[in-house]
Amino acid sequence: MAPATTLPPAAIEKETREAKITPQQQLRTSQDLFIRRWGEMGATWGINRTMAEIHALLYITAQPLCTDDVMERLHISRGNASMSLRSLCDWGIIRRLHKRGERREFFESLSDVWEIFSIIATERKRREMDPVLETIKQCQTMLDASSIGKTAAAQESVKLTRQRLGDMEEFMAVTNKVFQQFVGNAKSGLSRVVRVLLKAL
Amino acid sequence: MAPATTLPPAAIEKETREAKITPQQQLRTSQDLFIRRWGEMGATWGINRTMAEIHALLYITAQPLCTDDVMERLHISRGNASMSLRSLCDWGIIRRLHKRGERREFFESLSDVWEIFSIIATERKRREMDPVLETIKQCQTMLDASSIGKTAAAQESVKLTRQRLGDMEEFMAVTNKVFQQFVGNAKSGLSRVVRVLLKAL
DNA sequence: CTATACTTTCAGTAGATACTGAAACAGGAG
DNA sequence: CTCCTGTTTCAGTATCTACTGAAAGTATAG
Repeated sequence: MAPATTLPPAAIEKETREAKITPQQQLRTSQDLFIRRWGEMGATWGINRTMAEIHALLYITAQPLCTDDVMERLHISRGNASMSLRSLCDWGIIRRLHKRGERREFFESLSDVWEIFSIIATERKRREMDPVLETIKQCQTMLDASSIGKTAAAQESVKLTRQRLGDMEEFMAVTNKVFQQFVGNAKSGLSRVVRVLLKAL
Repeated sequence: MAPATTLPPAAIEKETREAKITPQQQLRTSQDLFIRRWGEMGATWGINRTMAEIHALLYITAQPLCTDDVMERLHISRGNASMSLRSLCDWGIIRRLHKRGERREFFESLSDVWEIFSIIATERKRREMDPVLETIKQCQTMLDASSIGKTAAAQESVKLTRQRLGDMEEFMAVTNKVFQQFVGNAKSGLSRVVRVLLKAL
């Protein structure tokens, strides 16, 4: 068990400098550091820590690993590894891989960061932004003069709420549009949007 | 207590159509629907549901409310309301407000959606992206030839990891830059970036 | 000063989420 | 068929997060 997974970054660096460690260990320490931070970030973004760590591991090693490799490296149970790997495959940011003459299944991360980001962002938009936009429209319908009555529609409180709903709708619509462009053509390398931006600004 | 807060959207709509309800109730139902969805979205984005709901309430009513208003409307305890309101003030997306001749404190949401978004995004970037970028640089340092040795640095596994670190760093650096432009001048209305994009695409 | 009106804090608890480990399952080899 | 290797499922449990409610704190009025 690598102490790296429990020590703060500063301590790891210190250890690396002072102790006599093999290059192999140093590579591993570097990878562990990345994995841990990535996991922490995932946790605050609604992706669970372990899943984020598994993905980080597959990404950073850039080599196909089997379930046991993952279990051992991250100190998690078989059940957890199995479920999380499946879930990552469902998202589409890692892939199953059969090796010739091997019965075990291996897993590898997509290599293109832009593609990974694009997949995650698209899925989140679909699951979280779209329903909100739909709800806003529903709210607006409920406050239409035809629904709530002419007199009521003229009330200050109703007008204020309608204004806010409208502002939010506009914001989300524009965001969606930008976003669509941002990820729509993000396969392999910088997207068109980013290129436009970097030139224009 | 409004049943609206526990029924699914479809049921609310149905109820609205069929029952005889006052415009005041209908306004409230519409607001509750928005508040609930907003809370759900917040939950999957690492902001807790209640905080998101409080903000949604202040935003959608577009009127200053006091602690008791919030407690009553969202059915939460005084303690919870107090802590969450403070936290929202700390974020800067709602403001304390003293009314003449009132001892109670009132709260109101910022009205500009772009500004709200900009504040949230900037804070999250600072707390979550920046540390990752720093970690990546630290990881790279550990794999420099000067640190790990010339022979080791030439190893395939080390080269692969360095490549991945580099790709990720580039991605995050570009994202940061775009982001900076996106929120840097987002005060009041569409930012320059969005205007550039909408024109260019 | 005390009384009143309101706010904040925090220990304890409820509820949600993630994880384990063992049992069931799948399928290829003999 | 059975044995073996590897995978998935899921009930039970550990862990973490959010929430309550009551007590302590703060400030203004009288």
